[in-house]
Amino acid sequence: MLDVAKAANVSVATVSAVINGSAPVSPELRSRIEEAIQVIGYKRNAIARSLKLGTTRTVGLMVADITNPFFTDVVAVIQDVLHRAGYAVMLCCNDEDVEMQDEQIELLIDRSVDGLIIAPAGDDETLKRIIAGANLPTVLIDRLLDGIDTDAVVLDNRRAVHDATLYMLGLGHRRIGYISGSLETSTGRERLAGYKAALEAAKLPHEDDLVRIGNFREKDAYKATMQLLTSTERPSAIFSANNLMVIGVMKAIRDIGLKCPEDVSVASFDDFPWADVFQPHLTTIAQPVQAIGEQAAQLILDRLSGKSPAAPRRLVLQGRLMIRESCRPVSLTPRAIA
Amino acid sequence: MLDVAKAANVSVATVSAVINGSAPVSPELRSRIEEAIQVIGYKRNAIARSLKLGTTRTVGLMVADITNPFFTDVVAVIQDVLHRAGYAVMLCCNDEDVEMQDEQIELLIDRSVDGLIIAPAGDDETLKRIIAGANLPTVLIDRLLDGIDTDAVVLDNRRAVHDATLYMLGLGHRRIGYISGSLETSTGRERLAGYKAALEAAKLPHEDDLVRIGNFREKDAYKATMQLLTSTERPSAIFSANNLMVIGVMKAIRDIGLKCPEDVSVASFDDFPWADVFQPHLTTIAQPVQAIGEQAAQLILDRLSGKSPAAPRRLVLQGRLMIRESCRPVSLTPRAIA
DNA sequence: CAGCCTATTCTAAACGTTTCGAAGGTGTCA
DNA sequence: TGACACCTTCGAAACGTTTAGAATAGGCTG
Repeated sequence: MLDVAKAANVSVATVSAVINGSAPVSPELRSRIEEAIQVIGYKRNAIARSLKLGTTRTVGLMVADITNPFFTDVVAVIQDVLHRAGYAVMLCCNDEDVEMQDEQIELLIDRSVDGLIIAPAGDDETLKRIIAGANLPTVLIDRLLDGIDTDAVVLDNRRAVHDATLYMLGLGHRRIGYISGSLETSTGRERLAGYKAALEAAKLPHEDDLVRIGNFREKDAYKATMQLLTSTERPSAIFSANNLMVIGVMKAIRDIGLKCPEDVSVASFDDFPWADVFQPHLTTIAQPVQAIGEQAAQLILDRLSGKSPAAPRRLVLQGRLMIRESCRPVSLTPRAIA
Repeated sequence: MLDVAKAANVSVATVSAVINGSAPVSPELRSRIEEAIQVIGYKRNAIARSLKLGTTRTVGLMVADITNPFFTDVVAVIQDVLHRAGYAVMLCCNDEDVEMQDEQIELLIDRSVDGLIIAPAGDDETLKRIIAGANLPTVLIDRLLDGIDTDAVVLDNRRAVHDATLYMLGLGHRRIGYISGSLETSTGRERLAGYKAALEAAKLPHEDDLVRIGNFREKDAYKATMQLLTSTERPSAIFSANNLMVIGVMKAIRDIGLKCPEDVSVASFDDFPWADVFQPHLTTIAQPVQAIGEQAAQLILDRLSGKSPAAPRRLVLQGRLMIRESCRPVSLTPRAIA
């Protein structure tokens, strides 16, 4: 910038004024400066600018698992919206690991991001302290954090699972296995609550051994399903609390020599683009990923531009039950013990 | 930092020395300073540091489509390795859009990233000019750029598709449809070349109307497959040049009332975690995503630490043909015209 | 023509670090 | 005791911007 100023024979203040349009500059100087910028090929240094302005036009985005297509879709739209608004996105993922999560958040804050969008891996005290301490515009997506009162966009998890469970119950299933996500997360807890509520509404006793923790990961879900299927009273249906886990569920069913839906009905949280072309066509709960991403981005943008009301805004979206072919009436499930 | 210096009654230079361990400091002052840091809760400002040092410890990562599980997997490991090395990752994706790609790269460079890892959407002149002009450590992944001579890690695409085609040929297929990716990308071109080479080796005439462009996207692949399947001489097998497109291929097969593999054999580039549990079990070419990510990250890390040789390093990995059940001998394909 | 107002331009401080070279203190040796 | 070296600490400049306020020039008014 100093070079430009010299070349155009003006002060840096004037150069800054034409670049930012922050002050009136005579046409003559303006064109001289613009030419000098062209000739020199000058690019304003964003770091220096950030230092002075105290803003980086960058938002930190942390999700638990970028390998999960649900998060991927959401990240893609957030990234898109934010870019259009001139913001860069700094991405972190932590493999559902709480320790790494703390590090990553620190790293983002250290880089002076202007805001944070987070899908937390777990309800960690350290994390909450860090977030509170950072005092940055923050929006939580997918998962809430007890005691952290910020903007957020989440799904009505309880209701979605409640409805799905009701659907399976309606098919006559009485022993429905439930592969749960980590109960450290609000989604893990809410989804399980939906399942239990539906059982209760149907006046079925809650049986602890029908619920197994799969931690939202394929491997753990595989093991959990194995246990479920080799137990004395095998369930006639299984619900998986997310997309990654349902792969593990299906693998376990296959490895144990059973078939879905003939022997076991299966339904899952999160939809797949290929769900109605590969068999069995999975019955799922589809999340409005586009809307989640857009609204999260908008929430942080509003907050950053000071347009938001002081009170945190909490958006709750509804899932959609996609009934396909992986669940059958229990009467058509010959080997079922239900 | 000034506050810390005052509190400990020393100069900022000394504070900086203990924080960075860049100069010897007496035990007494050191402990006094460390205490002051604790008390004040001081965090060094990375922006100011970057300004002085001319380095941000951030690398820009741009992939064509973060919704594509292949890229997702690679991004996840790159992110992981880089984080361990103390680098942050700034992520961009451009939906295979060349214009947006230019913008995004500019945005990354504008943020003063220390290096760039790119899977370019297309062989765009502007992009190449920008990259060359930025004069940053750069590593290309998955796709090369004509005339840009940097570190890179890619797959031996030609050979992988060549082998897969040979496999289908071995099953007796003579009319193999090919849904190609964008020929603006090196992968698009190389994969197609592998297909053609295999046909040639089998002394089969090359027929232009067996090759359709699907641009690596599901929708385009769907249309392309529709054309292929409604043509007068329907192919008995179809190869899809990536994972997203094979969904489109399968949807078209379904919508036209055919079955895979009974009526049409299908194989595809890129593997899926669910490929051997949902039907038909797809025959695919698996890429070593872990290795690609690790090596790309290592390449940029070496370059950033000046450990690399001056000459660019080009790593070529091999794909693996995962033979499953979506391809059958042509003799078992009753309705085939082949 | 002095005085004043406006429009434009400039000077200089500030953002929070790092680091070079200087300064001060202590110890050793002739 | 003076010269010298070494070790620790410090002052101040520099990185590249933005911006408040001062300065300058020109035009207008009384």
